[in-house]
Parts: sequence; structure tokens; C-alpha cells
Amino acid sequence: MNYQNYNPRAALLAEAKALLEQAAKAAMADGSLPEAELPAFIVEIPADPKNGDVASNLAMAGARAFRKAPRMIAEAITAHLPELADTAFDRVEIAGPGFINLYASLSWFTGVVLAASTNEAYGRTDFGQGQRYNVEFVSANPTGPMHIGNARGGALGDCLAAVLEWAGYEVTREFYLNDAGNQIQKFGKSLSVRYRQLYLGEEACPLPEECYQGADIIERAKAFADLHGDKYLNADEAERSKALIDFALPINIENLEKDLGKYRITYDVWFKESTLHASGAVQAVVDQLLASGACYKAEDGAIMYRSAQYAAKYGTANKKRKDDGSEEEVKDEVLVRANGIPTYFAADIAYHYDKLATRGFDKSIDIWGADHHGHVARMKGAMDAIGLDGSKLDVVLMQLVNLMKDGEPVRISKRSGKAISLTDLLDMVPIDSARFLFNQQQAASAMDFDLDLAIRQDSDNPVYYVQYAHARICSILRKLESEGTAYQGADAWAGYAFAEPAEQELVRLLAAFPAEIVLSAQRYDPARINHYVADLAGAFHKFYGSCRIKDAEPVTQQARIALCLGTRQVIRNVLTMFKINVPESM
RNA sequence: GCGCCCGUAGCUCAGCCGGAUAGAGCAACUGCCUUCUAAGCAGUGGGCCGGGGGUUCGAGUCCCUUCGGGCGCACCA
Repeated sequence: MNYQNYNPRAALLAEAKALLEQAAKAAMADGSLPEAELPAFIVEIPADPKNGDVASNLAMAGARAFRKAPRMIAEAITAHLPELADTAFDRVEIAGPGFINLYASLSWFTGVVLAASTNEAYGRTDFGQGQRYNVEFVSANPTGPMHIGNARGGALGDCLAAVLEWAGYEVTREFYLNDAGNQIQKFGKSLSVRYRQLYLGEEACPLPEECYQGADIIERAKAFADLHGDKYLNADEAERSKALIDFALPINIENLEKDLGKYRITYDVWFKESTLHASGAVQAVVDQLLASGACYKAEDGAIMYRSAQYAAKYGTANKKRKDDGSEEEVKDEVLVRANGIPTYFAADIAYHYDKLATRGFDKSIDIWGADHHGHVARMKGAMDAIGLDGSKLDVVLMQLVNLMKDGEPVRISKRSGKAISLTDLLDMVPIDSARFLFNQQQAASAMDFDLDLAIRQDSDNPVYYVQYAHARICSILRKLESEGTAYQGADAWAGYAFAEPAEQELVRLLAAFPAEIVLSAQRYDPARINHYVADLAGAFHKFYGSCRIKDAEPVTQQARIALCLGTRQVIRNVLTMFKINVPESM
């Protein structure tokens, strides 16, 4: 059998649902149940395997429709199930208040172990049907070094992209480079002041408060001065600023790329905001919104966008507080300032138009810091306003990260006295550890990142727990091989029952892998896979403790080797997917 | 004031479309290496799922309300 795209859990649930529907209809047809519309019901994997491999609430959900006690309904339905020998199940029970519990047959268990142990791409499915998704993440300002939040955004975005790929989507990883607009002007001004300070002294030209204060700015100004000397000292501000930006920005961008590369993140696309201005895309979007009436020209010449009416559909604050404490309805937002310079919002609409219309992605998934949440509804609304579909833009809001050390939050590095940058962090923390730990929690929860734990290379750190399970499996297989025991394939363990609880648990977890990936993709929650693989590693360690392999009976031994191979494959797939090392010994 | 996120064991967090006895790791305590890697396993203790109402056969999960914490409400991005 070809196990490509095989999702055993999904298949089991789908079959159970179909069987129960069919049985309920048969029961109605012969009068065992009154004729009624089939109620909405669920099939699910019970937490406790004592309650079967699939459980359904059909009988309870149908109590009202069939006007009978749930257990009687369950009796009627199970009596009308077809011969189970032809299905993935071999037994059915009615339990508790009326649950119908189905028990998977041995052939299903065998199929799971075979799929996991023979298909190197086990876990991949075609669920996404090749839809083209754009995942945009980090997108840090190129005006300075990245911070700890970018470490989380990076792990989240990169792992989400990976999970989507495995779930059958075609994914583009993208970095939106804000190389235009206000903050670049500020960048130029900061550089300019630092440059002049080199010749005139700090007192003569103090750095304004609104400027970037970081040491990296001084560094760039110095490098520029080394190259050009005082040539720009008496040039006019605009010329000096531009020369400095043209010099420093590429260096910063290169550093972003380098640091992210060290973090094992590489992008398919680095999209420059400046290209949207240069190509007229921003102007085109504004013109279109003006033409459609979504925008209008205000008295002072600014172009205003009727935000509220479009954003309302996606939920939004409808009031804002003014400086004097009074409130007013939020109505319109500025797209182009009275001085003719577009706001970031205009550029953002043009950017998303480019993704969804020009480049035709089926979905744009943006990972933003939670401090941008006020922007979500109006951005989605803007997609509607411009004739696209706001639901094609999904924003994953990521809560803040608190860096913790000795149980206390740390905001600045003791060594440099500055905020801890991503670069500093990656110097301290092993990349495997950082990538795993920053993906430990779903995006909506604020994260405490335990620096002590991340640095420690011991068992408290969950990434090593998982890696250890892999190394352990490799070690057993090496040992067996060295003693002349080879794996002889599925036929060598045909009919093995996987009766040990630890074996069963392991098979169930292996079965869940493709479904877990799909669920993570659907919910944009790759942290789920971290938890899954830690559970799998735990199940393996339990299995290892209670089930001998080396001196087991031949059939048992062969079956257990297959379990090892399957578990190793799944751990390897997860770690590889998340770009974490897969050690064969530790 | 308005809006978004969070509140589950001492700590950090899981908990699926509402299901059966609320879980894991860490920390504490007790065991297990002459036998496949002890970076491991087995076990013990630890809970008003922030509080209060509601919907439901059934609520940690849905609705309302309230309290606590974080974030946002710019012609910044």
C-alpha cells in the first residue's frame, strides 16, 4: 500500500461518522427509531483509550429528535451497524450516558505503524490542496538591530510556514522591508547627527530625543566617515541624510539577513516598501479608493479613508480618546497627508493588494506584535474597500515576550547596558533551544522566556528530551544491528497485536501526527506540534522502559523495531520541519 | 472611557466541534542502572479551572457580568 498523504486519525474519524450515519438511517428506515432529521453530532478521539478509539455523542445529541433515552437510541443505532469486519473497527460499546464507542481493528493499527515506518514523508497531507499562502513575519525595521520579540516572531512564522507546507499548502516566506517613510527619515536624521558629532562634538549638535539612540547608529556614522571623511559635513541636510541612508541601510539589511540566517530563517521574498512608492502602486491604490468613494479629499488637502464602515465587519474600536479626555467616534483615517506624503497605512494597503491581487496569493498570513491589533480590522476592511476579500488576510497577533533570568525580568544586557538584541540572544542560547522554546506557546499568550533554562543543556530543557528520544532509538537500532538482528519488514510481524498499553499509546500518537499538523495549520498554531512531539517522546520513553526489544520473541521484536522506526521517523520529521538538529547519539 | 489578549497545581504551560475521573514538565518526596543510552522510567503529594449568574442531558470550553494582569486607541509604524 502507498501511504502517501495518509492521515489515519482523520480516516478513522471519517469512517466512524459515515458508519454511524448509515446505521442511524437504517434504524429509522425499519422503525427502530422514529423518522427524524439526523442531529448534528461529533466523533472524537477519547482522552482515555478505555473509551474506545472513536467515541460519538450521536445518541445523546439525538435524544430530543428521537424522543428516546440516549442509551436506547444507542442500542438501536449499534444494532444497525454493518458487519464490522469490513471496516476499520472490530468492536462497539455503549457506555456512560449513551456514548457509542468504537474500537479500531488490528489492521488499522498495523497500517499506522507501516505508514510511519515506511513513508519518509509521513505527516504530509494534501489537505491544503496546494493553495498559495504567503506568510509574512518578523519584518523588523531596518533602522536597527532586532529584539527579543523578533526571536519569537521568527520561530512562530517559520514554524507556521513549515506546518502549512506539511499540510499541503504552497508557502512563500516573506519579509516586508520598511525601507521608506518616516522611520527611514528618522534613521537618516539620527545618522546625520552622529556623523556631525564626529567632527563637531556632541555638545555642538546634540541628538534629538526622537532620534534612534542605539550604538549601531554611531557605528554606521563612523564607518561612513572612514569612507568619505568630512565631505558631507557642510552639505545640506537632505543630501547628507540621503548619502548616509544609502550607505547604512544596505548594511543593516544585510545584518538582518545574516542574523536571521543564523537563526535558520531564510526568506523566499524580501519585499521592499520603497518599490511600492516607486512603481506607483501606492498612488494607484489611493486613486482607486478615491474613485470608488471609499476615500475623499479633505479641506486641507489630505486624502481621508472612510475606515469605520469597512472595518466594522471585522470588529473594531469605534471610539477614540482625544488629548483632552473627551471621546469621539472614529470615522476616517488619513491615507495621504496634506503635504502629499502617504501614511504607512496607504503603503500597507498597496502591499497587501500586491500580495492578494497582483501576486494572487490565496491567503496572506501576517504575524504582528499584539501592539498592532488596532490595525487588524481596518486593514481587513481596506481589502474589502479595494475590491478584494478581507477574509483572505489573516493576522496572527503575537503577545509580548518577557525575558526572565533568576525569576526576574531582564530588559537590558548587563554587559552592554543596552536592550538585549536577537544577536546577543543567539550568542547565549543554542539555536535548537531558542527555536524550540520560542515556539512553545500559542501566539495569544504572553511568554516568559526563561534564559537560564534555554542556556542549560540538560534534561529540563524540552528540546533535549525530544532529541534524546531520537538518539536513544538510533542507539537501539545500532545495537541490534551490531548483534546481527535486522528488521525484516512488515511480514515479519504480521498479526502482532500491540497489546501492551505502552505500545498502544505509541501507535495512537503516531496515528495522530498528520491530523495534528492539519490542526496546527488550521489554527495557525505551530506550538501544538511542539507539545505533540514532546508527548511522542514521552510515550517512547515509557515504551522503552516497559517493553524490551533486544531479547524479545522474534515476532514481538520485529513489531517493536517497526514501532521504533516509525517513532524515529516522526521525531525526525518534526525536528527537520522546525530546523532543529536531529542527533543520532547524545 | 472604548477595544483586543490573558487568568487552569507552588512555577511554566496543555486541554480538540461543549463530553466520561481536568493533564504534562519543573519544583518536593520515594523507588529503579552487573540487562537495548538514567539527558530516562515508575510512584506519592499537590486544583473553588479568578469570582458570580445563564444556556445545556452535560461547561475549564459557549453567553452575560464582575475582578485582576498585559496591550492598544497619532496626519508614528
